[in-house]
Order: sequence, then C-alpha cells, then structure tokens
Amino acid sequence: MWTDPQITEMRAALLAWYDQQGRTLPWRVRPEDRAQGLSPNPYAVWLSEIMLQQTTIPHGTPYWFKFLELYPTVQDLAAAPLDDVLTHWAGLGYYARARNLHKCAILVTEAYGGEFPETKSELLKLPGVGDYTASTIAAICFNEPTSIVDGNVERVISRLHRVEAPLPKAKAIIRKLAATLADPERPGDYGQAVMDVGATVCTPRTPACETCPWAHWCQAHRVGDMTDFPKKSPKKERPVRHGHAFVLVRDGAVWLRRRDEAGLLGGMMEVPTSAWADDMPPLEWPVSADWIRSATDVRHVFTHFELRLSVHTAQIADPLDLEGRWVDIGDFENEALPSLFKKVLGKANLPQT
DNA sequence: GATCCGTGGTG
DNA sequence: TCACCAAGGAT
Repeated sequence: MWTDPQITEMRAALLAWYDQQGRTLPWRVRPEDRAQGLSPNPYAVWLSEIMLQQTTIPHGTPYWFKFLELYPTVQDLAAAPLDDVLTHWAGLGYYARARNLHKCAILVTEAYGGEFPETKSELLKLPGVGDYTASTIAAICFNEPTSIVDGNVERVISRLHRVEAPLPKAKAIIRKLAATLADPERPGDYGQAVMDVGATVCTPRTPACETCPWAHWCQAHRVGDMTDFPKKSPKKERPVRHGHAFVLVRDGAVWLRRRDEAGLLGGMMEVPTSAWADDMPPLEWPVSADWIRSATDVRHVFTHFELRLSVHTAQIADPLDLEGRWVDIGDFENEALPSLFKKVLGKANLPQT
C-alpha cells in the first residue's frame, strides 16, 4: 500500500497525463471548460453511460448522437413510445438496457421533476443504473467524491498491485484499492483519466507502459508480466443450440411478430422460428407452402450460447391467421429487429425490390 | 456468487 | 477461424 505522499504524487501524475491528452468524447466536458464552471448535462452523460455498458465506444457513439437528436431532453425520451426506443436501440444488444432506459426516463420525468438526482445513493435507485453508472454520473456531473470502477479500472488496478485473486472474486479487493487512490478533489476527471489509461495505454493485450503515467508505481510493469493480469476464473464453454427460421413473403412484405417482454431479446420483433434446442428440432412448417432452404445457415453468438438457424423461405398469396404483422422488405431499419434476425433476412430468398 | 443478457471488432 | 473483449445490471 502507498503512503499519503505517494498517493498525492500518483494522482498528480495521472491528472497531468489526462489534462495533456485532452481526449475528447462527445458527452465529455474538457477540464479547462470545467474549470470555467461548465458542467456536463446529466441526461447526456447518463445516456452515454447506459449505451456504453459492455459496448465499445465506436459502436455506441452513433447511437448516442441519434438518440440526442431524436430525444433532446429526458422528457422527450419519456414521451416516446417504448417500441420507438427499441427500434432505435436495435443493433446495440442487451435490450433490457433500452427498456430500463425508457422506464428511467419516465421515472425521472414524473417523480424527479425532470432533473436527475445528484447523489450516488439516489442515482442507484434508478432502473438500469448500478454501482458503476451511479458513481460515474455523481462524480462527473455533480463532483461527488466517489470511486469509479469499470473493466478498465479493474485491469489497471490489478496490474498496479499484481492482484493474484481472479475476477470476479477480486472485485471487492480491487474496489478497495481503487478507492484509496481516487481523487476527492477532481473525482470526475480522475475517474475518466483511469478509464482512459485502461482504454488507451493499459490495454488487455499489448500495454504501452512507456507512455503510462503510473508505470513508475506499477508492480506488474516492474516484473514484466502485465498481461497476466487481471487473473480470471475459467469460463464455462458456450453450448450450441439449433433451430429453424421461417421467412414468409407476401406481396413484398415479410411476416414478423413481437417477442415476449421478458428474457432474451425481450420486447423485440422477430422472424418466426422453431424452438431452439441442443439437438436439431424436427422441421415443422408453420404454414403449408413451397419452402426453400437457403444454402447457408445463420450462426449467431450470444453471451452464453451459440445459435445456428437454418433459413427457410416461402412465398404465399393469401393472408394468414397468425399473430404478427407484415413489414415491407427494405423497411427493416424502422423495426425493433435484433441483429440476429437481420442476419436471417439477409440469407433468405427475398424477392428483389 | 452465479447466471442471464447482444453485438461487432480484433489479434 | 476463433477466442477474447467492451465505460455492467438485474435476479
């Protein structure tokens, strides 16, 4: 553990590095602007933090711009139909985030007078806001002296101290170590600085220790085994499930239906499929028609299993007595359609439009 | 604490 | 190709 003078020195080194980087992210207020009294818009920061949960910045950023344009204020987001929110979220994954986002916007609008709460403990009460997000909003927007710990910080701290315990068990230890270092004077800048170090210097595969403001204090750097940290518990293997997808085409439109609110891809639209099973389910047509199987299957990797779907297409002439609705081919961007089903439609034998 | 929950980029 | 990874949260 460090002495107080050492901690002071480490904070200064990190913040000097951060101020010099001037890394600009669209939702961020630069240190010099913050010093002028500018503070970030909590709605915009909250939106970015929810979108960036388990999501890369390049992937999430376009969605952030789109949402701010469609919904400039939390009241606008609250007033939108959930289906619209899900539609614009399509492709980002982890769709419970979108449902909680909408629920949270309504709560902030109706119970908090349209203003986000200003403390971590109050922020934690919002749906979809956990320890990381609450800490980050409180620190960045309201200067609450709280410690921010995300995956980047875990990597930096575990290397700094050569934490032997594997994740996720080591989380408690890492939190404690991180909290010791966190700067109560500039909690927002400090937190973003550690995350930036993790994202751009202390990277998982090839850390650039030459440019690291903490290399002088880093135990893993001294030993030279940086990439052995953080240690991780062995992960379970991902099972493979199988199924059949049925693309029904009629008059330039495709049959889609809505998934159940709970569980996987909850509340999103889908192409009808058979059940997904460990063994290939029997092929049972939803309607009698001339079905054509596409040459290649769809392979889609979820967090905890892999899915392989055969794709079958049929053209029909008569309306159907099934639950769902027809959606024009080429109009899929206007649907809450997860990437999995966009892949399915991409492999189906659709008529040219 | 363990499990569930997406997707796309990368080495 | 494939395993790994990404500004986590809810149950």
